Amino acid sequence: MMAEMTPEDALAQIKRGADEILIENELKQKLALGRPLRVKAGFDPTAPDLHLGHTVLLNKMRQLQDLGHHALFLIGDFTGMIGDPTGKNATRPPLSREQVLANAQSYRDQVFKVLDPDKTEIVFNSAWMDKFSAVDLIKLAATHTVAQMLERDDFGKRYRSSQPIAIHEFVYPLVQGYDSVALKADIELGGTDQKFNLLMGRELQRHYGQSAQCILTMPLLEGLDGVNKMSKSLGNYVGITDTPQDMFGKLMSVSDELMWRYFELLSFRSLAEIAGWREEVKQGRNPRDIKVLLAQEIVARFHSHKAAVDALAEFEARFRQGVLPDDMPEVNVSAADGSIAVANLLKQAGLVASTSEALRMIDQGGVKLDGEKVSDRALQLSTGAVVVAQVGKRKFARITVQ
RNA sequence: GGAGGGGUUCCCGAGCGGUCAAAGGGAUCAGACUGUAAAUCUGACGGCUCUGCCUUCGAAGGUUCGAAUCCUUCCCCCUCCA
Repeated sequence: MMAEMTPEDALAQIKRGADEILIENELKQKLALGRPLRVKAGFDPTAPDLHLGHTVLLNKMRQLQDLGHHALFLIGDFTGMIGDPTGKNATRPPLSREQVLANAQSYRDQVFKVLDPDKTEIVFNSAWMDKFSAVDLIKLAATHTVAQMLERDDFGKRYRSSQPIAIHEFVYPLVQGYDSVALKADIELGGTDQKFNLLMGRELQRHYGQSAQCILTMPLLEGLDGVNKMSKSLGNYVGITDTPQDMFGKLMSVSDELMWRYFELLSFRSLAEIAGWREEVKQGRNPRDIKVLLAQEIVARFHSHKAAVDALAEFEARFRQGVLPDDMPEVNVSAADGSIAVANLLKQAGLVASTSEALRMIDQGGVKLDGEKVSDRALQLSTGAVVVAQVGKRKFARITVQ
């Protein structure tokens, strides 16, 4: 489909969102070769639970596929045994063969929401590393010096501040680099934090008589807070398996400023189109309307077009008109002797974490029963009552008192 | 192996015998407003049978009318020297 595209045009597209391309001229030459380039990206063998941050890289891979190139999705099952030193905590229990395969399947399920399965080859670095002999490994290690390793920021810092660096940690970048040799990669993608390892691939390829891969680093996506990197542990993420409603809502909660960043890195819309909206907003158009487009695009990608339409409709009904959601959890709550206090009701229904919290919410005017704001902390409900309870704007339940 | 510093509520971080459920900031949540679960402002932010009671300041003991604050032992982390 992109057959007519010149290397210059392709390069321009590839540059979108990229943090750095090394070396641009070399990449242009490779693009001019007229054959599908081998695009490598490495992933942990641990159980994947992907969020939008991970998809930034996958999007770039997809884009390269659309430009006619071949994706090598490398699962680092051998390197996984070493433990990625980037994460500081060196030791990690080795995964069993079955686990690795199960995780690989899970990757497939998630990753093909973005990547084109027909142009993706999933490879494991154990395929060649298991055959590596001690001699091979020492030869590989001999290609670099300790001083060169210490150039890596992370190692350098630890060395200077007298933090431990286990010797095997030096092996990690070497093996990752060697993977590029084994795969004859033309391009390797990675996060900006991977630059050193990516460069290692270039050097090793040259060492082994291959032409050096180009490297393309993608920025780490900011999380919903707009400050920290998107990560599961910080809770500022949008998981690609989140429900359409959640996904939509979370994206709508992104600040107007951050929205543009998300457009650049997550949307497949053209830069020109996005720039146009930016201009419109500057002219006074409501940024909310543009944010909706982003949220819908993402929901449609990971769920369906219909889910995206529904999510918007529900969002508007709920937050603009205050309509109750269609599907809310049905909960039964048991009253000890004929009646139960609201606070306990809400706690049992799981709408609040504690009765103290429930009472606080009541004091703050955040609790409604059947649409009526509750102001009496001591309110009792008797057995048989059925109420729709709401705490804040987002928590609902239809509760039956038994 | 030796010397020193430290572990506080979700996180960071004050407090160093009573007025401490513990300053301040962040995160979070609620309310107002709105254009949205943006921004801004206000408030809340251990638990409970809630004008009171109970449990928390690495763990266990002890001193005291009273301890996060003092003592003892233990566990863990860090820095410097070797």
